[in-house]
Amino acid sequence: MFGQIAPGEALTLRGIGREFDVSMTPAREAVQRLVAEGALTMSASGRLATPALTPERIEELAALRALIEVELASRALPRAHMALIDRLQAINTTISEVVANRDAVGYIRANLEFHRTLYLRAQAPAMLAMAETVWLQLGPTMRALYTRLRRSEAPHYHRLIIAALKAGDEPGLRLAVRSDVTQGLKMLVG
Amino acid sequence: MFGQIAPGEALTLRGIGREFDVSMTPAREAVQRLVAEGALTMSASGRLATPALTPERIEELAALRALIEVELASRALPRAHMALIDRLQAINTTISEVVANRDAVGYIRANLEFHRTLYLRAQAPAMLAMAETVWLQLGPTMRALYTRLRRSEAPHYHRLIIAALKAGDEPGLRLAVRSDVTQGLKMLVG
DNA sequence: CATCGCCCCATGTGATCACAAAGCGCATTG
DNA sequence: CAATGCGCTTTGTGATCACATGGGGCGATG
Repeated sequence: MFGQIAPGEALTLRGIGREFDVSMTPAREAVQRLVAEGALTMSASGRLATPALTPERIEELAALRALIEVELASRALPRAHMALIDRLQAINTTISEVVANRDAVGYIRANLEFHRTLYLRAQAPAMLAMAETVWLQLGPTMRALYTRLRRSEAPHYHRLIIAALKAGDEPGLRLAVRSDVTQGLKMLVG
Repeated sequence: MFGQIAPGEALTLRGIGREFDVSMTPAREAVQRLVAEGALTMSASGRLATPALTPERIEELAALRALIEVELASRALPRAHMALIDRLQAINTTISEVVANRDAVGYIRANLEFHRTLYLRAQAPAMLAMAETVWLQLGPTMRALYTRLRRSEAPHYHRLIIAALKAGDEPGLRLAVRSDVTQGLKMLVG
């Protein structure tokens, strides 16, 4: 999910087993889960690899993120109070620091934490799980994305999200979330 | 997905293995997949059961269906041609027959085939996979639903969907799909 | 008769083994 | 020197086994 594995990278059950010091059986089960969620691909012969997404699929996943996350944000809005907003601002500060350090994995992790923190307030576990499944599928690709945008951009849309939360502005929140989610992925498709 | 298993029904790995004449290993892997997709629950001790959904979760899943399937229908609309509409009408005929026979599983299966047939035209495999994941989670619950509505109702909203497809009426299509998806599940929540 | 507690059985987990297939490298040949 | 074919090695699959744990049924007790 955090882009620690490059797109197209191959994995082996025995290798995973060695890495985590277990036998093939638990490695197989974990891998089966990830394949079911689309986070890993399995060739007809059973070879395992991280998926290299086509532009069409990236567009689809971005559209799914927009659909689901806008809804989650909208449901979180009435429940958002000051403690939540403070927490989101703290995460934003972390993001800025991480960006300064050129830490791609840290960036992705902190960015997703921002979103997850907001969406947890929606009290919609099934929707959140769906969103996280999409994040998982995009993980390896995100890495490629955030190494491409080299400028140390502060989380602009995150500030818009916080402002909309403070103002109780639902249309503004929906727009800000949609923009934040779509923004980065657009440049990978184009 | 088709409601052949009642909500809350328990399953065992050895039982599944016997049923399909394989050992525990493939049964475990299949079950792991289904647990990952939310189609089965696993207690802390590892006991397997079909989930008994709370009203809140049903509402969530219905909202997800509405979000995703409206988008899929909308994407399918420009690609819909007469052969597709004919096929949808044929499925509708099947549904009417199945309803007359009080065949709940057949009803669910045919109903989902109607939706899948339409959504396949959207050329959006990731979205379709998401929708099917939701169907899977709702499967056992759907059965409870369609045994509850006892009247031999013809697929009303399906006809609206077909009409909107013929007319190229996108807002009408979105509304018809949302209504069809929400209609039944509403009565389970209330 | 109801309730509580205990024990046995059934259940999931992880390891290991045998096997088939696929991929890769190397040697051979044109 | 390049292309091709063969064989070894590595990979995933499925079965089986030993084990720990938890649940349900049965009996004892109030």
